[in-house]
Amino acid sequence: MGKNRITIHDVAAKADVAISSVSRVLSGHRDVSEKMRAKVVAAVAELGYEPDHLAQSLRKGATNTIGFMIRDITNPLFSIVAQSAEYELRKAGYSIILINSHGDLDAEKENFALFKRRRIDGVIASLVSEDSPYVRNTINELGAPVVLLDREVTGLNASAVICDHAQGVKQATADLIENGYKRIAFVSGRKDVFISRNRIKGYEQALVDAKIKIDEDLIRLGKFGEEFAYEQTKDLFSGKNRPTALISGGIGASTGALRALKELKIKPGADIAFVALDEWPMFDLLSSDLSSVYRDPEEMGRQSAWLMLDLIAEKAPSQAVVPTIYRPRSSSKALSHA
Amino acid sequence: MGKNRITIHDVAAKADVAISSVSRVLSGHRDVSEKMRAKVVAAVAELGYEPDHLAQSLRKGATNTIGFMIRDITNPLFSIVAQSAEYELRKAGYSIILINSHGDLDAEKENFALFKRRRIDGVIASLVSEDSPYVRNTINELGAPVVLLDREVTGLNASAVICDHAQGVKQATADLIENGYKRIAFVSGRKDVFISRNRIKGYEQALVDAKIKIDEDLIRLGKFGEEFAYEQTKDLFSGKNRPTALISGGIGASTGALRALKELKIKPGADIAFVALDEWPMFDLLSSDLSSVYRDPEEMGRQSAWLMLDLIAEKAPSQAVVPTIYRPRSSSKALSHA
DNA sequence: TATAAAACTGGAAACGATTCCTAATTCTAA
DNA sequence: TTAGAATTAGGAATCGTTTCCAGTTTTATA
Repeated sequence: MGKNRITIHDVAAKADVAISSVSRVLSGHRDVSEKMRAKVVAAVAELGYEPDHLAQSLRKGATNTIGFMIRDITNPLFSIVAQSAEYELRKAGYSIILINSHGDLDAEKENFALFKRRRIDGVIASLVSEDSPYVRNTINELGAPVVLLDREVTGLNASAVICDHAQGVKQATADLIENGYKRIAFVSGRKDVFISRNRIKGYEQALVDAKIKIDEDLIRLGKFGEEFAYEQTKDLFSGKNRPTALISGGIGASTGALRALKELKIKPGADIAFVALDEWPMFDLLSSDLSSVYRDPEEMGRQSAWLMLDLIAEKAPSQAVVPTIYRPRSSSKALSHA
Repeated sequence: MGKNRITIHDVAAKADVAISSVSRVLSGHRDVSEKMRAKVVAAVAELGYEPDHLAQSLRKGATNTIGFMIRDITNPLFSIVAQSAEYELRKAGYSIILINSHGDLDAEKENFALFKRRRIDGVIASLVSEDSPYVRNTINELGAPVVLLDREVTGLNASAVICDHAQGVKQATADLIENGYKRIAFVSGRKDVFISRNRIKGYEQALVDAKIKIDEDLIRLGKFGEEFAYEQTKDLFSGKNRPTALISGGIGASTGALRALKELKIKPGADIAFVALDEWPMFDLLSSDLSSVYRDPEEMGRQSAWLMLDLIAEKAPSQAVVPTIYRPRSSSKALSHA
């Protein structure tokens, strides 16, 4: 049922004009007589005609579609970024094709190929890794503009939304130090991406400023996701010479860390100090009032959309910086600390 | 840069054959000689040719694209459903165009129009409302199969993933009654959609079975989202003759309810009994051990994808039922209850 | 060896729009 | 009134594929 799609030919026939004229009326071309416009508009209305986006894309060479690739749409931060970007791009007439990379490099590669075949007009992506040699090639061969989320790929013709993690983490670390903590552990994801390097930078700066020696054993970088942080937290707090404070980077890591602490019966904000990097929905309903370093995911989404639209308009690549805000709450000051 | 897209013509020229032959080799047509296949494959490899999805779609009349429309991708339940559906559909060669309706009927309407223009092969949607007169028309005029999430639209040529809310809610309510509660409040979203009706059904059945009179004042149905539940919870627990237990339906509602309780300094699991319908990430890290009625969002995503693939294969519409599971935890038994 | 069937290939017509080119019409000014 | 410019409208090419059709070659059968 419904095989009878109405095409521009039907409209032309009904209005008794050429299809080129119909196209001209619909695209608002100026060389059209009033009479012609009226005839066509009437026919369009009567038939309920809507132009076929597919045929338009093929002819015009633009699909008005943006590929959006992230590690995990299930991550509340990413889902807000995606929603906000979609909202903004839609206003400009673009739709979004959403793909998960599941943090897998091969999947990421394949996704780029898919985007290319589908002739998307641009890609917004949070890459699995930024160092890998294939990235440059893939992105350059894509033949479409790219906006990266929280990644720095130098010498590439791409824009990026960068968060100033260092600043917020530095503030948080400094506050912990101020409150008397010296053994501050740091658990987060892969060390070869900008976000982790940048966070560690803030952490180390605060320690250096306070003339506290950096203890590499307290820094645990490895993989994104819950699992890794869970294990590392267990390890950190099971041995002797335990940390007195913990900073966890990313929502996955925070989840893993909190779960480990719960199992160890260590209460953040009472037994140790705790700062989460990034917030998530219902953050305020957790067992204790957790301090955080916050960044606005909606802003990230908006910025990524705008950068993309700029690139499509053939402007030069650029970067947008989103600030981070340290939000101290009671967990920055545990009652009993060493 | 990169204007030089490689087409089937280039391959044909390089291999010195007709473009129709190239197409046949690539689509695995059986009437192709080994020699021909070798020539074409070599040329394809040498040029790095990839077929243009757009042109294929136009010609074949199928875009291999599914529209996915939900109220709010930010909702963790929906985001898992989306991810799981995407994963499953992708295996079958389909991509997903993701759109938010923001719970707005007009936006929903416009989204259907967009899907139609883009000639998607099918739509998976969680509708804002199922009663509205436009639904039937829009869906029928779409000219593509539809799978509804948790909605019942009778007499429509659409499949649906239905959750058996009644069963889980009935169990939960019965357990509360067993634990001595009689004044059990129920806060949830719009009453004109299946999910709410079905939940209320379970709630009322349990009360009827226990011969407890249904108090309409304890049932608060109105809007999805945090705000409404927050207000209703405040109202319920501020007046005289307060409820002794609360069931909140949906993640938004649970958030609103928990926030209201926190402000009122009423501790779920201690001062009142509490059951949340649906779980969300970090559910177990909340202040108290909350009971829940759980349903598997990944299963919902998978089922919706399969139903869609069935419809595309021209099978008859059908329904998939996803069970709900009551998971009693300590919040079902508050220490001090009336 | 003749003949029918099967295997293979190339040419051309779609799919549904946009846009360039050209011809016809209208308008302006001499 | 008429040349020339400015509007306006139609025809045809094009975007990059698939697929139908017809023609040619090969293979199988009698």
